[in-house]
Amino acid sequence: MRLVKIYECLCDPTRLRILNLLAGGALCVCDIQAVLGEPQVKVSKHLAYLRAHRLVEARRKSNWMIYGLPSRRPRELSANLACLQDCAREDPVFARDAAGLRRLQRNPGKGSPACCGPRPRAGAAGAP
Amino acid sequence: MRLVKIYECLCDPTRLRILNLLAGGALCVCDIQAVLGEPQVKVSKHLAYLRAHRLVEARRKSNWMIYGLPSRRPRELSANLACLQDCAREDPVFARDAAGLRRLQRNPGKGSPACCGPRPRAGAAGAP
DNA sequence: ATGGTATATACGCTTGAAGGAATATATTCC
DNA sequence: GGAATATATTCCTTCAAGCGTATATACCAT
Repeated sequence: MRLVKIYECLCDPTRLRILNLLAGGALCVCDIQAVLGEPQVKVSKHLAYLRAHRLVEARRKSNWMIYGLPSRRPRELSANLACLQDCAREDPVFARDAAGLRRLQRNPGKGSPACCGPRPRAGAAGAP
Repeated sequence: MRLVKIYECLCDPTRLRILNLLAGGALCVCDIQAVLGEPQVKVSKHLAYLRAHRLVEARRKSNWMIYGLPSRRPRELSANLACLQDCAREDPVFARDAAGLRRLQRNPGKGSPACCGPRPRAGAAGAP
């Protein structure tokens, strides 16, 4: 039952928070770490866990690792991610994370180093 | 995060199978046990777990305990149960369980004793 | 009260997950 | 090559989950 594996991935708060962040677009580890406020090893291990179970994909960008939701997802995963998104809207923790991410992306180099460079994301704001 | 508790309940195959069965209507323990083919103590403990986390409700009917999905469910639970239903359609295990339940309900008294009496369920078949 | 059926709980065991500290690897810049 | 940064991995400890055996509880029938 692949479903069980998905739920095993989802039954940890840190992993849920990570997935919630990634739903908005791929991120480097340092950004995730900065938003979550969790120690590096913890974030890294949860990312490895999610990756091993194919809930996220990773690519390297020079010195940084960029994690994102997989481009092609099996139905079960899509359904559950959508469900998570839906539920996340009501939870203050997720809302706070999303706000933290927005703040971080508006003024980079604050908590995180000037990593990930100019991100190819929607919204052309931000001085080069 | 209540969500995590829900996912913790969902990340066990036996519990998923139980929830999938209960999605079709409330059932007594012996029926669940018969369909799953799992030992009594295992079924009982998983039911207790689900009950403790409010994913199922239980009422006694003379000698039997009838378990069912809660009548009033928070949004998060509804969403996830719907998602589970959706995903379950593709999984052979769930399909086999559903078929086993139908078979059991058509000729009662086979594996299970004549428990639960005439069930007030949709479909007026069955001699009283 | 007694026995039988249905279900729950207690106990002991084993296993795996999560966390932290320390260390290793990869990449860039000099 | 060496330092610095970003990320991953290893080792260890702790804790909870899941399982089975045995036992307890609740209800019914006699």
